[in-house]
Amino acid sequence: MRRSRAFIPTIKEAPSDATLASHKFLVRGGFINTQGAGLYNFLPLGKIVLEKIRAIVKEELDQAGCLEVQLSFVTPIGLWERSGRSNSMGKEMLRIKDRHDNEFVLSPTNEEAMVELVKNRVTSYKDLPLNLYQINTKFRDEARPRYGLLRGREFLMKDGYSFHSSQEDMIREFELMEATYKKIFTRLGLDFRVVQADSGAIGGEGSKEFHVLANSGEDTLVICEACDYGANIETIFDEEEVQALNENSYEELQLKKLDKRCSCGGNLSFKKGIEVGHIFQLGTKYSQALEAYFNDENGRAKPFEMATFGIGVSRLIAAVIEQNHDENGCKWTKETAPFAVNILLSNVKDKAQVALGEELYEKLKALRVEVMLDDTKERFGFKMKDAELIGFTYTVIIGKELENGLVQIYDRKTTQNSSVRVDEIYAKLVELLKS
RNA sequence: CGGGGUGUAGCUCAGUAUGGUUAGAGUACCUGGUUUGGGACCAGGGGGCCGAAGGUUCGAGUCCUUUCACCCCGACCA
Repeated sequence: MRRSRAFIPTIKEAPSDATLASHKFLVRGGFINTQGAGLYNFLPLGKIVLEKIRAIVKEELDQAGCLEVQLSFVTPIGLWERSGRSNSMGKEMLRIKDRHDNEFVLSPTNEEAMVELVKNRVTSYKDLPLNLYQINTKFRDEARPRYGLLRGREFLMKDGYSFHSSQEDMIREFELMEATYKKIFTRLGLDFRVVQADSGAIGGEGSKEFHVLANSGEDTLVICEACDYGANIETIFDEEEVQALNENSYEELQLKKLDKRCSCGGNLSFKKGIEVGHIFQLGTKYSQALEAYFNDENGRAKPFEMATFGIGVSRLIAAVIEQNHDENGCKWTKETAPFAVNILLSNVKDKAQVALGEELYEKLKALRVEVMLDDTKERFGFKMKDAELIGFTYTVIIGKELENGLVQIYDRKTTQNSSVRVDEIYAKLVELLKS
């Protein structure tokens, strides 16, 4: 893509309400813009990143045998009345009426719809297990949306639901999904932890959350420094203690912390996390409530054993930035960067610079490398600041050193410049992109 | 949902206390020129129903009423 033809409205000043790095840089970098409270538009750059994350999620789930579907976003109120959630979810569900005065809900989640879909279509144990998922818009009318993409009202979420003939098989799938989620977050380049979460009536290890470790996270976790044990503090401490921890007044809880040394003997410590995934053993809660049965080997009707799996796709965009940025802007991870290479022409009036830039641009495009050619008339400093803000993995600087047969590669992660001879730049880039 | 606050140019904000020429600055944008390795400089220019509706007044960005939107703290958040 040529920068001169792109729609990337970067701005120097952050919106006044943005407190988090991800919110500031995503708006300043022209990835998203605010449409209303908790509502965001995705501009070309934001859309590219969103689709990259979506693709990775889909690829890994499909590898694990999950099947993608897409349920309607607008759902009749009756669906929610049958499960009782029309009342229990209250104002979080946005209700609308059509021209006939019939009431509808913008889906905040899809357990009911998914059970209805499977009910009476899957009727035999022979057709189980089944794991269906979708990556679709959700709407939750939060009392107080904030933190940019981290807590919006409309957001993109992957929600999956599995159906089984036995609890053992459901637990097998649950473990498979835990492993799959780890693959997904690892591919995205995130530093994350799997922690035990509050599992309510189900008990045991029926609920696990995936948290990206970042100081701006809304949840507090206890994690072991030696093994991979971790838990949301909601599962360990009572309400008052959770409150104290969330207010960062850790001191008086240090004693308790020592008492609760990890079973492996390692030290436990507190960390902040952003919840980006949640897997949950549902059992027969929804299948029973919605009378969704299958016939077992003996021809007896039994409710499906179910589990549910969620990933906050649009929230992940913000999580990547919360964990990977500096004072100048975004540092996308390898798999999330909207463009791998940015070719910066220091002075577009210099014909030699333009010629080399164009040549390199065409060669990289031929290799299907995601490459941006900054062919705008701006000055060097302006273009560098823009490149850092947007967060291209590598920026090739074609400038005054060209006279000496040199160009520079700026590595966004390390912020280091290194000189490369012009006749070696292409090979060098190919090598960098491979690793 | 409780408490507090803000709506004026694309963005960040003055101006409102005490009503009074043609509503301002910075930045962004357009034109011309200079400049070209870290968000340049000079000159000129376009852009506002001062959130909306009603009211008081000779006169309202400023006062009154209503309303909408947005933000902050808290509660809530499978």
